[in-house]
Amino acid sequence: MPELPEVEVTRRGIDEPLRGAQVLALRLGKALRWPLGVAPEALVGSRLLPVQRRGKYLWLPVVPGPQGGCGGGLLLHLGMSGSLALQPADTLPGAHDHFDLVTTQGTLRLTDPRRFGAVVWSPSIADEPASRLLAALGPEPFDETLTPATFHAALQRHRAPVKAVLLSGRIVVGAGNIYACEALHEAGIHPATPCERIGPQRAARLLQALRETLARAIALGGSTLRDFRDVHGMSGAFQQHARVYGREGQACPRCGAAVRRIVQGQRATYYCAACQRR
DNA sequence: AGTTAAACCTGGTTGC
DNA sequence: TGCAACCAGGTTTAAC
Repeated sequence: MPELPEVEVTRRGIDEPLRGAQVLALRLGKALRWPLGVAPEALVGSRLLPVQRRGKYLWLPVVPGPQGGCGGGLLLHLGMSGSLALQPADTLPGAHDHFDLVTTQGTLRLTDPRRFGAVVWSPSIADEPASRLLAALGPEPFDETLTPATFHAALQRHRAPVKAVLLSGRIVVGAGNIYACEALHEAGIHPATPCERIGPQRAARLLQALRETLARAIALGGSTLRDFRDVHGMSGAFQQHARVYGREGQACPRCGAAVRRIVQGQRATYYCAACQRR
């Protein structure tokens, strides 16, 4: 599921309600991608600080509270099928609920059928294991120090297909399969174009297209193909506005040609062969 | 070093 | 109806 917009929608949904809450308990269900890395009891009494996002990760920092607990944070990833919800009451976990953070202001619950998601304790975002997981991430798409010029320079260092490099997050984080396809369509760039062959003009266009696509998706509450829900259980609406993703055979909204589906790096790519140029 | 395939896991959909 | 094959918002790991 969750690409940057879905993760950001989630962050915005949990930040306010949980701010200043004290941890009452941690509950673990079936194993996620990695072990938690801390004894759940160690966090009891800790207070939550504002929730941050880095790429598709959420960082929930905590500090020791009056009744104890420790300082550090939880690094969360929603994987392919994860979503977070705030449980008002103490409801029982379902079959796909694998992590509960019980607090004085409600229970934060991770639901993740496929269990590609992760919840990992780290003493800080700059220490292991968080630092290792975040080490290879490129800049945030809305970071002002990411300019058309630096973006173009980064593209020049790769010859792999631009779609694959966008997905890798090494040049800019946040785009997954949906938004990589959509941004490339918006920019008029063929997904198989080698990065090194993208000139400064088109690089600038791609960066702008990516930013606009992600911003629009956030405003629409993200995309829900199947699993994604915001913290109130609501679906996203972006998928209804997608121009190429999941629309094989349909008319390209810009030029009317049929949208094509190919496979790149084991992932489906949707694009318009008429108005996206190599 | 950069690029690509395999692996992780579950469930819904498609096709025979 | 049943069952196998295929598909899905991601990322790490190992292998060219």
